Amino acid sequence: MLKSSALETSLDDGSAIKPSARQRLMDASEQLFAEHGWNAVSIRTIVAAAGVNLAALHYHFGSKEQLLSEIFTARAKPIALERIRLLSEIDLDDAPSLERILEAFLRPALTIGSDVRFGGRAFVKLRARLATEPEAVSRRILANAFDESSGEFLHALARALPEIPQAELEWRFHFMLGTMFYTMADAGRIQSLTNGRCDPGRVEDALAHIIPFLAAGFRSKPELKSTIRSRRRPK
Amino acid sequence: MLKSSALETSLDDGSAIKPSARQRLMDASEQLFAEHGWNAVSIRTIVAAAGVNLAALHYHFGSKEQLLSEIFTARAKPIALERIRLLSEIDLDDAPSLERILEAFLRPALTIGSDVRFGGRAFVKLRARLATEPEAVSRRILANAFDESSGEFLHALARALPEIPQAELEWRFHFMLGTMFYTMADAGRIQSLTNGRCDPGRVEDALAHIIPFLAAGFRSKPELKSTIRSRRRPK
DNA sequence: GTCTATAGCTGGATAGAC
DNA sequence: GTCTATCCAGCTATAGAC
Repeated sequence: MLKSSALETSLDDGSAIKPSARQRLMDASEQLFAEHGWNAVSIRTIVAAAGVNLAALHYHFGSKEQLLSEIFTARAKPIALERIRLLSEIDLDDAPSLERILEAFLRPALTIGSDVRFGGRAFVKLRARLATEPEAVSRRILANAFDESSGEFLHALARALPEIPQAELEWRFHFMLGTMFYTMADAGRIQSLTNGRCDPGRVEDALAHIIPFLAAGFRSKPELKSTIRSRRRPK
Repeated sequence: MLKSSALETSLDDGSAIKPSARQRLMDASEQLFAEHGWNAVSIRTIVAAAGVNLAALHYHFGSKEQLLSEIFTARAKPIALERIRLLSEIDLDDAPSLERILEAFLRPALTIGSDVRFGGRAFVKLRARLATEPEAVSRRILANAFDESSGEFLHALARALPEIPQAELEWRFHFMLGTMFYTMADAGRIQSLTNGRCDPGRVEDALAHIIPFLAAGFRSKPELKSTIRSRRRPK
């Protein structure tokens, strides 16, 4: 039986390496989880895609859940670090730029791994999937990875927008997460509605549109919301 | 063995009815799918929650997938109809109100079923889950149910915002979907970041915040995006 | 129409040879 | 560390009594 060599990858210097079984498993499962979701992918599918044996997965990772967890922590840390790095370049005390803060938050999340040959984009999708799952496991993993940097950004936004009440800012942060995750998920909805004209998969395009949109939302004065008439009595 | 009567529901007139097995199955599965996702819930769990037999599910629905499909079509149509109804109340030719259009789109999606005793909120979550799944089946179901009304709203937005280019409008519509779905998913992320102060589950609160936020984003002049500097060369 | 029983698979995980 | 062979729990779906 021929072993799969489809997962070999070539580096910038032109040399070709055969990734370790462990690495091939992480790459293949990241891809598959992103595409089909956590529960929909069996480890048998994963080992077939990685060209390794069933037992190898358990040897290297112990369990399917542990595999997901290791993928996630490996990818999440660079994102959080890059966010903090970009944020630190912005002087918050002196005319902080809302747009720059938003870009520091969004760009690492959207672009991470886009310059590696295999599996890069997959993690972006995978993370978006996990973010909308109310399941406890995925939620805990996410919280551990991103709570700290998110807290710092909420703080930075408060400095950049001193006139916006904290509660309002938290709602808007939530809305930002929604637009970010939905863009990352690349669920294909807007492509089908616009015959492909609008494509969230084009990252630079997405960033160029999302930042002004969110900035305007963040800056809007809360008083304006009195124009909304409640059509049903709140319960 | 005692049959479960926990799913009985009482109507406004005070009478108590025992829903049919078919209805109990739909209610229970809607709830469970929303909470744990499509693949994570077995039909054994569903029938146990509904207090019926395993075979009853297949008798009434034929298959698990058909059950999901029936739940979805039953709930989606009222949402689309209510959207269109609210939209028709707005005179688009004469000073169309952006906020009213947004409310007509968002309110039915967020509140549908909130006035029934059981299972109402569940569908909101379920729909948000399906919306972020790239899986073909869920995508097709969603497209069939909502493509038409979404198209009408894109058109209405174009009328209300004649100075915004169509391509820009499509991006912003995509961003609106993201904030809407993430609010509907109620993934708990913002609650944990803010110690529960911000809660997307409070629908009227959510609407009061989301509409001004989105309206500001929709109205912002596209020229402003030149303030964003691309930090990496587009590929 | 409602139930019990079970067929027929596929899932994650492991034992033990090499 | 890598493989084959296998365990067995859990799944969807159906057959057939009542």
